[in-house]
Amino acid sequence: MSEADLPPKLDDVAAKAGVSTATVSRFFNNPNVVAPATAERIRTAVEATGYIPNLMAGGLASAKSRLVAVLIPHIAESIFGDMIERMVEELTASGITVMLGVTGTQAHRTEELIRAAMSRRADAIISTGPVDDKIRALVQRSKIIFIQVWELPADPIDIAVGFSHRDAGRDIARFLISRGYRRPHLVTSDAGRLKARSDAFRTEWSAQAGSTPTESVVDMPSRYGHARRVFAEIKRLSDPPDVVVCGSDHLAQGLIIEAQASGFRVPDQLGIVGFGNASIAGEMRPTITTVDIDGSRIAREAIAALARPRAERSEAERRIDVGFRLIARESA
Amino acid sequence: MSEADLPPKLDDVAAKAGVSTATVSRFFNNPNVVAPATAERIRTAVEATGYIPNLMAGGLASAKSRLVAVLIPHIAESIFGDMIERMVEELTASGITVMLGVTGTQAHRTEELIRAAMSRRADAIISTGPVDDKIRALVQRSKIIFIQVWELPADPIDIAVGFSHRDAGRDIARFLISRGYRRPHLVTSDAGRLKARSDAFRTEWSAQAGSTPTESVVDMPSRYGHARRVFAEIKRLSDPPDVVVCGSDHLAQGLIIEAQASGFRVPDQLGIVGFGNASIAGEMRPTITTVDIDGSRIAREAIAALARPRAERSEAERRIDVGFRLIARESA
DNA sequence: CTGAAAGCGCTTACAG
DNA sequence: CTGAAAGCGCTTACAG
Repeated sequence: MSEADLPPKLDDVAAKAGVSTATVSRFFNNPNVVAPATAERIRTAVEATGYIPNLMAGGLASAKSRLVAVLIPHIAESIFGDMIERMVEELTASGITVMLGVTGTQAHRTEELIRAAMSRRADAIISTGPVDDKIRALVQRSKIIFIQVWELPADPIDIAVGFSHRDAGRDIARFLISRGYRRPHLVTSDAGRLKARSDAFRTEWSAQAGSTPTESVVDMPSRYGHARRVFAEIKRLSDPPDVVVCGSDHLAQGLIIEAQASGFRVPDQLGIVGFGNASIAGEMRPTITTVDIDGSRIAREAIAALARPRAERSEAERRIDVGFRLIARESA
Repeated sequence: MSEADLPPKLDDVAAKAGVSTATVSRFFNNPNVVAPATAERIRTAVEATGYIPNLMAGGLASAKSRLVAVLIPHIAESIFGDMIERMVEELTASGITVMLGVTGTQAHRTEELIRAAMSRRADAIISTGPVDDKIRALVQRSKIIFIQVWELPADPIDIAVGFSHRDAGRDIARFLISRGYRRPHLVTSDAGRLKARSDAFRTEWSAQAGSTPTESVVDMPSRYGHARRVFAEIKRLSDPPDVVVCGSDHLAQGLIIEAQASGFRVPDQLGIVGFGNASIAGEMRPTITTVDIDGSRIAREAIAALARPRAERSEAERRIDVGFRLIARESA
């Protein structure tokens, strides 16, 4: 320690093991080509020196960063919580470092984060946010792999791993009709995926039931905090709904709590549907009827996509549909 | 694009602007030393080439990574959710890249993540997890800044930004006594911060009220999922409690829901106390009495600590107490 | 305020 | 299976 305060480098390990730096480098990056006896000497030298590779240097030399950026709108109360957790675990287990970016709802922050990822020469960006033309151009000019998750646009920038929000909205409508509901209230949004689901729900509902759902508009589907306002709006309706379709399980939970606090019985007097199958959905009283998205599968598919060079990618590999599954529980 | 598929580098910008690479480098890292006219030419060249700096090269040359690792046990339903969100936002706004590590409850994963952060030559590690001697040795051997947040150990490895869990536990006990509660039930843990709070609560309670709280033990304080089991345990008690002290607001919420589902009125028949002042605490029905920890402040203090070189750090700057604040709401 | 040049700590053809 | 050497794309004293 006292002889050299500087952290040990590859040279130090090589010297101690009596080999060249090239061999030590191979020991770390391509171990099966180094002779067992040599490997053993290197291992000992690494141990003795406390060597920790410098991945900035390694990445620069090899033009591979082993870094993946994950971009999400929020951390707390996020509908993506479970998926992100899986993703980070799977990436980390594969020896990949995760760069986390919180985009909020502003597009310019997304762009800044994408630039930051590019500055680090990230191998890929996994993003849950919407993309505009500026982002599309920025990404396509580079060689970074851009993976859009949780949605399935007609023309992904690069790769998309998700499901059809239109189909999900339609299926929720069919399910509620089959359960005998008559007057749905939709908690929807001005744009994005929630809007896509709501639009499809409305279309299907009109076609099947011949009526139009009432609506509340929120900016963020997942925020529990919208529950009070939305419930107040519902109570003011002249023709009150018999079921509320929410954009997330957290909001569904909030509405159940509000409804119960006002003396309503769920689902007897008011049905409530969530989205995402967060862990709370199965634990709430009543348990929440929702749509399950396989976050683990999305994470695994996204990681698998990283391994495929852009050139070798088939059209089917650019749009990976993981589907969804309606889970009928107690709340509707 | 067709002439050179490779991404532009500093040389390309320098050539186009008619200056040396050194000057372009200064333009990015120390802009006030370059002449306005020169800066303008460089700006134009950067624009024209679409240059994005390579931070692996920059970091290697400058021995500064501008990378900070943030280590947390979980993402979903985390008691640290709000603090982490603040932290990531503040770090990103300072131009620092955040490397996210999910440690779970296993010590070996924490160690692996610390090694990964060191491999990237992270400037600092901000961690919420417990540290053992192995981790302490690993960190102290390096020059990385290690910031323990959300706790205030007597001898921090490097820097701690947090509060006294003992004081918090004691104050909760005093508060409940002042409210007239007689039979508290403690949801505690085998180790860590929750145990520290529980121990202090028990000590204070015994001293003031002369009795001993009943207890349930959980592994993760924050999991909503523990609520059913804990509530079942409470119902089996021969001498049922009049208040339950939880390790998190999520668990408190879960218990309120369970209690209400069993027909108990909260707080009339059973008081419930949370911890952390998550956003749900103020939105739940009834609103949750809890302890507020200023996550933004922890984030800011941690970031400020990054700026202070180790040598210049006073003893007071090594243990930064952000305190806590008991918030009396409806649930107890 | 600016440039020439050395150096950061690795990886990887190439040759043996 | 291993080594010598060039190169990855930047930064930073040093000199002017």
